[in-house]
Amino acid sequence: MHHIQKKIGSELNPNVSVDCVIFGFDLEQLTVLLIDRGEIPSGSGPRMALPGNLIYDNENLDQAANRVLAELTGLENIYLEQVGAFGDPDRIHKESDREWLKTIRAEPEARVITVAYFSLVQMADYKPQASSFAKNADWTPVSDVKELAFDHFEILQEAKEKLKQKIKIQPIGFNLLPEKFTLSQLHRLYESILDKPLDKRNFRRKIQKLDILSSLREKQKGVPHKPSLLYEFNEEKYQELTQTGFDNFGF
Amino acid sequence: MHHIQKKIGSELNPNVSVDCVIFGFDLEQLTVLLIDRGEIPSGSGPRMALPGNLIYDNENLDQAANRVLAELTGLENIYLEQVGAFGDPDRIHKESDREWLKTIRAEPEARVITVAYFSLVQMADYKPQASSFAKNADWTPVSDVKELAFDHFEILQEAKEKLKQKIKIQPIGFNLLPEKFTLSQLHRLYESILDKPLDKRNFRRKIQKLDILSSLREKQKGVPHKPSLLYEFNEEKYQELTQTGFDNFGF
DNA sequence: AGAGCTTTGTGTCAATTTTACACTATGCCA
DNA sequence: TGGCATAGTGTAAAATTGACACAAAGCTCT
Repeated sequence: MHHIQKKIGSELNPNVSVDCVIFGFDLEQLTVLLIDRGEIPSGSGPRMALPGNLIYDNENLDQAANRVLAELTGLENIYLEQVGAFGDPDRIHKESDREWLKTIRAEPEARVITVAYFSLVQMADYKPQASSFAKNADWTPVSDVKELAFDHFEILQEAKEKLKQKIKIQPIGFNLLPEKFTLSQLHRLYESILDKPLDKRNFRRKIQKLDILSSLREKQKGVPHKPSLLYEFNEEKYQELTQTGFDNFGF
Repeated sequence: MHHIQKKIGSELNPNVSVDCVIFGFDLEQLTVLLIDRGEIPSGSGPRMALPGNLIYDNENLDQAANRVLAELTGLENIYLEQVGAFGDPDRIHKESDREWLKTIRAEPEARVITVAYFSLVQMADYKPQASSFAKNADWTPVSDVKELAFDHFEILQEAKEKLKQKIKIQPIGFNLLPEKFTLSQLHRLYESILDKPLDKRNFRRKIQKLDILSSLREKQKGVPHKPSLLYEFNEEKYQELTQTGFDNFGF
């Protein structure tokens, strides 16, 4: 797999962690990468959690988030954005969470504040597998998530909200799609992020008017219906667009 | 003045602080409350900084921000919103900042991450005066700020950006104005936050169509020109508006 | 080979919103 | 009373939005 650089001469900061909300899109709905902490010894509690870890004293927050992301998925240079800091003193009120921390932290009782990030990845780039800090990791449809460890459910809600706001302003959704995609896939992506239906013709009209897509002379293959044309996101045209003071997609 | 409750049995967390970007509006332009750290002994460096302090282990981040705000201004129940977490390991690279920390912190060399908040206050509610952690505090026009201690200038920029985004979506600007205000004042407020001119007639039409202002049967007094009608923000009507799924002011 | 299934892809019209723009009214002041 | 400064007001053209339905393409099954 990948080689994660050991931080030489650096110490874990017992008071600050980062947690990553890693979004994917399975061409049907928005998904999130959760780790399974395995059987909780005493009593019950959510098994699933967001990937996260303490930061090192010599890395900045963005670096820490990238590191956690890379440690879990092996992916680098991924779209990452800060959601915010979370840190109720009673964050760790579930007995199951306390138990778990004892198994992975040197100072399990420390007051920790966590800085949450959300990232957008192309699901095809990462097939979940067990890793150092998860018995298992899996893509779960966001709408199926009902509870998570610590305050991770709240973090997920805020990350969704931030993504919603952001996608209205910048075309970051392309980070969730494969290089080549169809307008219908883009359409479903926007619907699942904004959590509301969008008229097909109006959506296509609007997205095409932006003129940030390159139409490829290529069609879908092997689908049991009329094949769709494939498109690519055109970074250069998007840059031109933003240079002219554009800041709103208006969905 | 005001009585700040002592946190009994709580400890300062040497690794986490909050900093507050306290915005005001002098009816001309957006201002920010900065503290003057006084003469820097060795060498030169920015004297001004955002108010902030370490958090206590038994308070959450919002509480810490409210506390810092109250300690500085005596104001409570103020509009506060998190900007995000900042924490480069080399945040404290200026010699002047290092010197200053030695005078106020038990562990001046600790790696600190700070959680930034912005708040909106009515300038009339607070007349700056010296306080425990500032030789002096003063309202400064935001556009005049050129440098600040630590990474505070960067924090200010992000706070401005966040305010800009937020005011497009929610009518939080009223927090910066006195109870009774004129449409021209509101107009100038929006212009100074969005940092661009807005057509007077179009602005008035749009804001009035929202129907969240109550016109008072009262005029400005003592102005050397045609006096303006005064208005109040109407909280109830705004609540009705948001209930109907409204989420965009479209400026 | 043909019928049926599934999804793609397309245009128009009405309603609404946005933009650009200039003059009169009111009250203070000298 | 004249001058100054800001308040307050309407309209027309252009752009955008929202609602809406049907033919085309390729696959599958028989």
